[in-house]
This record gives sequence, C-alpha cells and structure tokens, in this order.
Amino acid sequence: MASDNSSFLIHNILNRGLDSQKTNRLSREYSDELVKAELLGRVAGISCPGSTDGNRKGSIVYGHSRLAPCALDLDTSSDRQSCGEESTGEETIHIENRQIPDLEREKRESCAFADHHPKASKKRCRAAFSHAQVCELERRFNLQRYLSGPERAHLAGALKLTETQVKIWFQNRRYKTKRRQMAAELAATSASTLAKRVAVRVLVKDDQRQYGADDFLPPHYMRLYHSYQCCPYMYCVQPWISNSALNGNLY
DNA sequence: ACTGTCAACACGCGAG
DNA sequence: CTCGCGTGTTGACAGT
Repeated sequence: MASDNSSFLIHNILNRGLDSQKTNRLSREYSDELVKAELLGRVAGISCPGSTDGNRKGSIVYGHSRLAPCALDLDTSSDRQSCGEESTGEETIHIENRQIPDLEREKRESCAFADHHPKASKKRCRAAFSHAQVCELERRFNLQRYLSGPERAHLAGALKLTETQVKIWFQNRRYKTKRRQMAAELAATSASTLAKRVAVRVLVKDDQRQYGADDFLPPHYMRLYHSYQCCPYMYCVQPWISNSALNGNLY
C-alpha cells in the first residue's frame, strides 16, 4: 500500500523533522520550565515520554511518566481537518496552547518523580492520547493496518508520540479489531442458534404471535452487539472508507 | 463497588 | 541477536 508520507507537513510547521527520539529524551526530563517553554514556543504540546525502547525485555517496566495531560492536544479545528476531510496530500494540524489543571499537573509530576526514581513507586502511569491523536491514528489505521518503520517514525513525529507508542497503538488496535470481530461472530452464531431454539417456543394466541425470538436475546448479547457497533472515533472514519472495510476488518 | 476501555507491558514466535 | 508481530494480562481511569 502506498504510504502517504506527504500528508503530514507538521514538521514544516514544528520544524522538528523526525527527531522524535530527541524530543522524547527532552520530554522525559521535562519540567514546568520545559513545558512552559514548549507551550510558549512554536510547539504547544509536549509528547508523552514513553521510552522508545522501553518495551524490550529488561527495561524498566514501571515508573514511566505518561499521563493524559502530557499528551499532545490538538484543537477541534484540527480534528475537522484531519478527520473530517479527505487527505489532499497536504495536511496541517494546528496545535494550540492548553492549560494544565493543577490536579493533572500534580499527577504528572508524581509520575515524573517515579520516572526519575523507579523504585520510589510502582505506580504505572498510563497515557491518554488526545482526541486528535487518536483520530489521526484511527484515520491512518483505516488507510493501512501496518506501518513501515519510516512511516511509523513519521507519524510518531507528527503526533508527538514515540515510535513505540505508535507501534503499540497499532498493535493493540489490530488485536482489538480482531477480538471484536470474533466476538461479533460468536454473538451472531449464538444468537442464531438461540433463535432456532426459541422459535419452537413462540406463543400463539388467537392466531397472533405473542413474542418472537428476538425477545429472548439475552442482555449480554445485546450489549456485546452494541459495543461492537459503537466506536467513539467512528465519525473520524472517512466517507471513502468502503463498506466492506467497515464490515470486514474494521470494528 | 463494579465494569469497560485502553495504553503499556510480558511472553513466545518467526523473519532477517 | 534484534525487531516486530499476535496474544493475553496489568494497572489506571472513567462511567454507572
């Protein structure tokens, strides 16, 4: 599949290139001053300092400084830009300043402390990617389910994430898709089997059916079905995504 | 309190 | 040996 590396020109804006490694090293040592500098500078967001090689064996497992507030946040206009319109080959993502609430800053700092003092706390900090980041990741996932190294680096740099974060995200995304697909198939077969069994139990009174097979569908099947259908970022999926893609491999 | 979601992780495997 | 993958699990978090 052709990779559309030209679809991200954020580097031109941010003048950061693919130097996400450097960014991550910097952000790993972030402080309020760094955040402030980043916010006041041309870059308004700060990447989550997940280690690019942190998922390998023998690496530090706990004490990463990943928190929601440190995830890149893109404004709603960028959401529309990256999610609501077809890629024209030239896309820009506008990044705006973001106030970090005291509570969030507190949590972030505690994680930063744990990062510098791995033994101080085993509390694992989980990054919550921003809406725009997830939206862009979803959009890219809909285009291609696998990324090459350069593509991953490019996307990571564009979204201010580490390559590892992008890699793990795609990994989890593929597995999630597969799981949901399997669950849906299981629910479908179970429901049809149940319907066949229930069909004999249809009550008829005065030549009128009192209830049907659907009425017997257990709540958990319904919940499974609905959760399968529901995806918070589904509206990000572009119109050009074919129905077969949606019905087949996605969601 | 319970449950679902999700990023991060562990583990095993295969490819190069 | 390194890397990425699939798969299952963990822990944080949000919603109910």
